[in-house]
Amino acid sequence: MGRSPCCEKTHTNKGAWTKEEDQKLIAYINAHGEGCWRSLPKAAGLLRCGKSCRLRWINYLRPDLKRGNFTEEEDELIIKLHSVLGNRWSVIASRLPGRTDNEIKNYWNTNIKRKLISRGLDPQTHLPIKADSAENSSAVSSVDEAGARCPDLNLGLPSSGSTSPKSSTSSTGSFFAVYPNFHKSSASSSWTSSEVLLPSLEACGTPVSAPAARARTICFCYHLGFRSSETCSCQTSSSRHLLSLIK
DNA sequence: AAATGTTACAACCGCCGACCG
DNA sequence: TCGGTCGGCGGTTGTAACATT
Repeated sequence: MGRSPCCEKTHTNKGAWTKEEDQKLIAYINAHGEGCWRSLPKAAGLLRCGKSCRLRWINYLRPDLKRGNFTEEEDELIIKLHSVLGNRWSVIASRLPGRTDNEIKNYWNTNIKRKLISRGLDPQTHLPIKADSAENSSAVSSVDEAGARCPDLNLGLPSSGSTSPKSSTSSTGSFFAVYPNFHKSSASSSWTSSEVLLPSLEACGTPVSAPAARARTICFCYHLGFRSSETCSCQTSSSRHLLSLIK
């Protein structure tokens, strides 16, 4: 008994959307708003599955989408965000108004990857590309070691040994491969972009009592500009959160 | 001009977490 | 607490458009 399909596979169209289908979808959403995607196709008179409608609307038909080429500023922002967040395209997209996760993902795979490689950087780790693989394995072990030494830093992210088939490169791995010595200076109260890119983890070398650590845990998303109403769902210094940091 | 290779991107697939009864 | 449903996510695929031979 497998999972039930998201929609009835028979009697649904697949492939490219026609103008007529687009118009039906736009008209329906303009009239009724984004409601239940599962029931929307039938209500809108579309022979599509709900997921397909949602994707079409979010990635292509939404009125607030910015079409056209990415600017140099957007490029650099994507690179910076990716170096911190890994392949969390939806989070990255939330920082680029008018851009969708799918668009950014495609742009990354077709353009930015190549750009980084031409700069001599590994697109996954953002580290200089080295010929010998020993460098990579040491980067990975430092990630694991950092995670082991600072369990609070793994918060909610799949570990490098995650069983999830989804994340062949874990976000945690990407993050710590870039920032093996991550910490936040207690002297300053906010993050600058250079701090975001140049942290160090030495603080984790010294044991901190759990209550004290929690008391001094800050929300990394918050400092990146995410808020609870957006991508940051932490209410307090919850250990479930994406990347809380020891100050 | 035709064949072949490459690129760009829309769309699909399967999985996961949140939510609800 | 549990199981089902749904929305959302990231990885992957399909294919049209363009470039090269």
